[in-house]
Amino acid sequence: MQMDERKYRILMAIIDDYISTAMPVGSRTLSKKQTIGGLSSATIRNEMSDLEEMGFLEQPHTSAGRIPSATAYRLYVENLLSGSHRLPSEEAKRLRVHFDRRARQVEDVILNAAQAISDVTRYTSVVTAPQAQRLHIRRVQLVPVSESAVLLVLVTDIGLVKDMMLHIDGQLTADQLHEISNLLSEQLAGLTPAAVREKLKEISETFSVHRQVLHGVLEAVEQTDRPEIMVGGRSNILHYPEYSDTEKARAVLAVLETRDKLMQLLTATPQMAFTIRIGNETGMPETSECSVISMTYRIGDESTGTIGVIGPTRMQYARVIPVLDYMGKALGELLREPGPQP
Amino acid sequence: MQMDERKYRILMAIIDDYISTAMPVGSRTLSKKQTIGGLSSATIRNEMSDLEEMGFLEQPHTSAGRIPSATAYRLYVENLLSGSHRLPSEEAKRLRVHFDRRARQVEDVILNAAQAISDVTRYTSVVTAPQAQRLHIRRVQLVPVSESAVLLVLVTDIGLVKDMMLHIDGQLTADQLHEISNLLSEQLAGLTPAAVREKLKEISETFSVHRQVLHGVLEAVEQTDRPEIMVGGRSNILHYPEYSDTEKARAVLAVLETRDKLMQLLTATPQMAFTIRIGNETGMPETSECSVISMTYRIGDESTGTIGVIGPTRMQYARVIPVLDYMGKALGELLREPGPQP
DNA sequence: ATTAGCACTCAGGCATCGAGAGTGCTAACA
DNA sequence: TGTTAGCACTCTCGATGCCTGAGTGCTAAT
Repeated sequence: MQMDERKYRILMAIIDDYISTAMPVGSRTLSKKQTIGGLSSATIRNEMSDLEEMGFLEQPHTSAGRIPSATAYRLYVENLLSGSHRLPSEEAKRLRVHFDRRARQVEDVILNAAQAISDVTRYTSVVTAPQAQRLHIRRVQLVPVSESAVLLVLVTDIGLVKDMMLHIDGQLTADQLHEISNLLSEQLAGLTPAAVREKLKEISETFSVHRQVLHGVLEAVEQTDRPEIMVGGRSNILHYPEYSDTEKARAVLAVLETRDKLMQLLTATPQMAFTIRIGNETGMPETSECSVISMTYRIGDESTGTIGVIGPTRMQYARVIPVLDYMGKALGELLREPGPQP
Repeated sequence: MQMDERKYRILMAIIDDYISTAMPVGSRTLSKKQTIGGLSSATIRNEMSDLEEMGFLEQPHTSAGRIPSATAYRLYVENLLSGSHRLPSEEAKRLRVHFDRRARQVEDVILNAAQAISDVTRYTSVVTAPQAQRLHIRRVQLVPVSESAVLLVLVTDIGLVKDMMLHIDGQLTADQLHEISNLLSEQLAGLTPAAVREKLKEISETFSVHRQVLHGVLEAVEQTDRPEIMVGGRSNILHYPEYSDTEKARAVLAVLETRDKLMQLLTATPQMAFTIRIGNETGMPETSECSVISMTYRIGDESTGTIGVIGPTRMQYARVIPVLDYMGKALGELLREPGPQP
């Protein structure tokens, strides 16, 4: 059997219909649509039957309409991806409303982005904070807090901030801490995590810096590998009839609460614009009836983060992709300059 | 009609039964329990009928059993609160497992706490970061980041850290920033938010500090009023049959996504150990079938946060209260000393 | 005051039935 | 040879009715 132009058109029409109604699509319904162009229901039935044999359609039971298979969605999105991802300016406006110009912390920006995406798409969205591909420390600062406590602040090139409270033996004055800060900043500027480890060893031999401080720096550096993740619109998942079974919904929500699983869902192939996982491709039983669209956003050449949307397999791929595309670019720009724009 | 000892015992037995089964309780079921002590079902029926008249019981329909009314729960919890809140040591152990000794940021501690509570209780839990009753700034630090960007770090007495990226006109060296940091820290130490505002005005006249920095400090101070909120176990809500209607579940989950509503639910009367809101007492239509137990935890005398649990009205109050009690104390201690314990 | 007994009510499970939507197949048609 | 009309068949879904079990309220007896 061969896929011809007409079969393809019919398949796409079925997918479109099913995405918006969540109801099996019948031949008569389809024949009435003008997109197909005056084919009788009988003809369509024949074509559908072929498409089913080819693995693109499924029948929940005899005498129901057909629903698209995962393979069909695959074909569908493959086609979408080859097109343009222009976001209608109206939607763009709606997205922009969510940006808080005054956001002064990366986390705020990330959270806003997640909420914006989920508000506009009505799906659940996930956004990770940017992660440097190669770490560049811009500044290490020790802040005096109390007799025995010191706050360690680490700022990276992309403006990512990690702070960590440290306990140290013996009191240090603000000025001493400042000096150490300058020393560490100078020594560690622009190093990779592995290099930092080496350098710290070296420093501990050459200079007298508190052991706890060096430990702290190392830990903070390592934490840069675990970027913050924000989830928006968790409740959206419950909008869709495929999750009217609470147990299914619970399982999906539970995934969203587990950092590791969430990361697993999100991992995007960085060289590709979009990674789309449909149904079982998500690799987790809990999400076998979900699709995940994720994409890598870039800040300069040095660091990347991920944004994604999770929803039922019959997701409105065509709407979500431009939203992510737009948002990814917006995030890249917004985060390029650390801090708020004037 | 008067509430006598027997009526009360029967009412409590009904509540206990309903809490664990979520099914209307009938007279025969009840008469078989030994807690009631060999009363015939007929007698119990009479008593139940009285209790219904008094407003403590409700009948979903004739010939169903009775379910407790909000008033009944009120009575029930009032009684609970007067007792002791000892947590069985076994549960305490389960809670403790969740504490990460290495947590070095207030937010981590808070998040762990929320997850611990929801894991142990199987309800959704909410924990706010501590909020100073009177703000005490311990240190203001400006960290050089780039030519035009400076990171402002604010540390309060209780080790709460706020950081904020600022853009400033004109470059400042690390040393200059350090000096300004010292100046600001000295001037602002131990002031209330109102006083900070005054003082900043004064400083801007006396010393030459960048306008943007002063603005930033003010904003950071004001943000201390909006403590971080962490939610744990959102998916737990879907365990309970009262939310097998997805729309109801969605509404509750949506509340958990709205900071303001969440705050409204949580506001606890600080002088009381526990605040319990049952059904409509939550003051929101979305949560009219929920109960919220919240409690204020204290860190020293100066600052307080809130921990709470949200679940169906037939919540296992007797189990949740000791958990919160324990957790509140644990948090108070854990957060007393800024930073990790040695 | 308590209880046994009885009539009554109602939700929920189960089978039945008809309507509606949809299919597959065949035969006629262009 | 591809398309279509027609028809028999299948299956779901909602409505209907029946039955059972759980539960109640009331009354009369203890």
